[in-house]
Amino acid sequence: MKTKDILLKIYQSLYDFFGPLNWWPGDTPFEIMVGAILTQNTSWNNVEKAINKLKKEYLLEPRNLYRIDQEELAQLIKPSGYFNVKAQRLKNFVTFFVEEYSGSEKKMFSSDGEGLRRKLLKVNGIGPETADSILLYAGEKPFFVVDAYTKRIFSRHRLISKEAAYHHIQEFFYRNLPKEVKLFNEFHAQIVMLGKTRCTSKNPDCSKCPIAFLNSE
DNA sequence: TGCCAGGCCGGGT
DNA sequence: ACCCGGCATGGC
Repeated sequence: MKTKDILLKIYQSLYDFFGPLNWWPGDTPFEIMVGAILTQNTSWNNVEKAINKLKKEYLLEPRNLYRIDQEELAQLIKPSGYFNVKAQRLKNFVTFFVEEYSGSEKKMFSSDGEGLRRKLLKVNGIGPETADSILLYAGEKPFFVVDAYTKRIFSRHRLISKEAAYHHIQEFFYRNLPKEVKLFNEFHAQIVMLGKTRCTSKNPDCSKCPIAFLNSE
């Protein structure tokens, strides 16, 4: 079986098992971008608490987040962990967003994706995964998001090497999948769902795993 | 009760 | 170009 067919089969199996996930959880592109920063190495459950606090204070509006004092912001996002670091990172991002694009998603995402990606990576606190999450889920641009689950699951099944860098893993998906926003969106969401719910110490029963067919190849 | 979660940076080799 | 320590809360 060819790698491309295996990947599509994995995707299809996950989709059949979990159903459509319709990511990213968030009402607006700006909320998605804030969430992408807050969820760095942190469970979504904790991030939601922080997001809800921000929402209550009307801080999911770029201008308001731009204005608020960083110390005050840090206190509000405490539940998401690394609150001092993340307050700084949110400030870095919102400053970029307001000063370069007047806080307009339309302006930001109207430019070409590759150029925008390079600019995002220059913002201190935005790395490859956060940048790609912003591009894909807030901007609907065809960038594949690689996370810890992706690396773990695909290296365990020997589709990529265990020590492959972010860029290499991403290239693996670009090489073997059509560059479609819908597919990239749903595929990554499905991978996260699989990683969260299957093949963990809490749920070691791999016989019911939707991609168990990989074990016999 | 410790371990881990949808990373990233800065300093050191 | 990699490698590592630091950052911090909440859930199990």
